[in-house]
Amino acid sequence: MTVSPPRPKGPPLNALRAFEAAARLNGFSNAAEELCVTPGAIAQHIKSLEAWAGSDLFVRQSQGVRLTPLGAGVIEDFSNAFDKLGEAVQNLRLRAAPKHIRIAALPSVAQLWLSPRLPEIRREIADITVSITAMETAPNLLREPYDLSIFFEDHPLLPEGIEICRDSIFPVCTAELAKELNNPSDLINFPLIQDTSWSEDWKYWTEANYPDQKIKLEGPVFSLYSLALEETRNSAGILIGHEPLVRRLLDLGELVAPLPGALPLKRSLMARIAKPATKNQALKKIMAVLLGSDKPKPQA
Amino acid sequence: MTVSPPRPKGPPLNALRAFEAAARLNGFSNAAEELCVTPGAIAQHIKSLEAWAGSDLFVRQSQGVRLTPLGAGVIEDFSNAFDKLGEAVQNLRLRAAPKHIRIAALPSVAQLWLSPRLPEIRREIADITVSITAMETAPNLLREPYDLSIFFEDHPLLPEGIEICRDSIFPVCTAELAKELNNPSDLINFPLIQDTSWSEDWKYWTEANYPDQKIKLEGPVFSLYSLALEETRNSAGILIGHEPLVRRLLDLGELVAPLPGALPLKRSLMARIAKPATKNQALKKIMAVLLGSDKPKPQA
DNA sequence: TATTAGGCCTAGGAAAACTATGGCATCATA
DNA sequence: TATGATGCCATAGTTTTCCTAGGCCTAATA
Repeated sequence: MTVSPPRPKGPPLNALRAFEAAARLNGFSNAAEELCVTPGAIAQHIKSLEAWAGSDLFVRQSQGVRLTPLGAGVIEDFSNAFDKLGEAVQNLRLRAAPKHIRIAALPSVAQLWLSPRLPEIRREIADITVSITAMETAPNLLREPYDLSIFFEDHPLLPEGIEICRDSIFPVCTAELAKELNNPSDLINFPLIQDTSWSEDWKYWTEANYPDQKIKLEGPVFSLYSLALEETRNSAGILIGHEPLVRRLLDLGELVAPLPGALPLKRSLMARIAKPATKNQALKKIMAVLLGSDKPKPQA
Repeated sequence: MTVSPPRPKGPPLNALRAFEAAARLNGFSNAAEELCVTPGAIAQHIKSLEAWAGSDLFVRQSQGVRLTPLGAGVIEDFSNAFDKLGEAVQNLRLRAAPKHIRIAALPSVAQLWLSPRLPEIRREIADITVSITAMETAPNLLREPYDLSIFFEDHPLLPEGIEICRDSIFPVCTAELAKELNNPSDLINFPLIQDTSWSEDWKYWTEANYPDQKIKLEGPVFSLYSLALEETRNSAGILIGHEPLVRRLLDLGELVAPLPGALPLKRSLMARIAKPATKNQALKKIMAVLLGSDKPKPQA
């Protein structure tokens, strides 16, 4: 029954954002990563918010946290509110610089698929700036400042996003090596190059095409697909190639596909457009170029 | 056409809030007041946001600011987003402490109308805490941490909020002074007490009831109605009384209304409930007490 | 029994936010 | 034409907030 003089303040906005991220991503560490801070910072924000509210939002367990009923009861509102806010920010950014389009893509996609298409974009669309940011995981387009994301995505039950092209895998190497590679059993004689993030590729491909064939699934491993590709061009071995990423070198004749049997994966190169960007003229043109440019030449 | 390494960050949340407030309230100074900071702080926030976006949001004029087309184009999104966020915070606060109800009211209302009703609330509703914050202007219940606001509001075209009772004005004084006050012309012999924020009251009342009567519209002025009322009880003069605020002293017999002619104003004491609080049990009971307590004894 | 993953705490330092002050331009008033 | 009031800007200095670092704890895993 107090009659307090100063207008009481709400909680700090940053604490709310930390709470929302921690709840959505299921842990302080994940939230910390998204917000580019240390987990300790998240813990402090959330503690201050809990102090403000007067009760706990998370149950701390030895490994990970769990929302309390109170936390679970309010998180949806916060997520929606921050989505709206993120959308408003996206809208502001895009309206302020409608000729500046920001694209987020997997490093390999940025370098091997997107980069070769930039000259055409520049040619087609005058007076435009395109920024490309390479990252391992797709950004949340409701929150992060990108207009377009291009990533490989496993096929969901219900299609969403814009499919650019289906992913499929098959071995590739230089013409030089291909001469000594006449049937699958010859693979045993070469280093089999692979990418860390797609370490099952060789297994999938051999199982699908030559289930009886035993193949040593060892060889150089690269964390950057473009490095793996470069090594392959240096005849360092046979790479398990992803069609959208190797097509250009095949077309140029710098690499060949020595063995038949391309394996289509339940995964595609997908584009997603931030909602406020859907009406942007520059982006529409970019999409037209990117989608038009993709006339797959089936391999195998 | 850059390929930048670190994930670019969005703008600081506090800058967004400053922008939203400045746009909504039409000026940096007003925003500063709402956010309890100096205008300079707002100016800096907005400048940083403009720097982030790369273009101006406000046109600075010698007296006041005006939104640029860009600013005008995005402000609605921001306002909606912050409304949502405010609602989420309200919801959190209320769920965290469902037995703690916060009421905002005009100082005079808090002291003269609300305060006498608190004992009944305490009696009716066990286990509850009521905080009352007195303020001159009604809080934005979507943003500020109150569950209920009680203020005088002029009648709008379309009714909104919950009407507690109509405001009407008429002179009041002690029985002692009333003896010497038998007709309106006697008013000239007494100091006419008034409140700063309702400085037209005496004029309205005399014009409505005794248009031919000339009255000296001068006398002690108080910025707190409860002070004016206290002085009236000390027989310092005649107060132009607001029915909801003086009724109790009339009922107690400590003051009387010496002259006929209560003037109903196009204004009522109105309650407003924050949206997340509408479902709160404690608040429902409080509203029942407050509305039930008001059985006006018409004066004349 | 190590190891790891995830979170907590505290101290100290970095960054952000805010205040204070002086200045300028416009408008209304005297 | 002074004069004051309003409203914003710029800068410097201060306060507050935020963040990191590093040590500690617990439970699950190998």
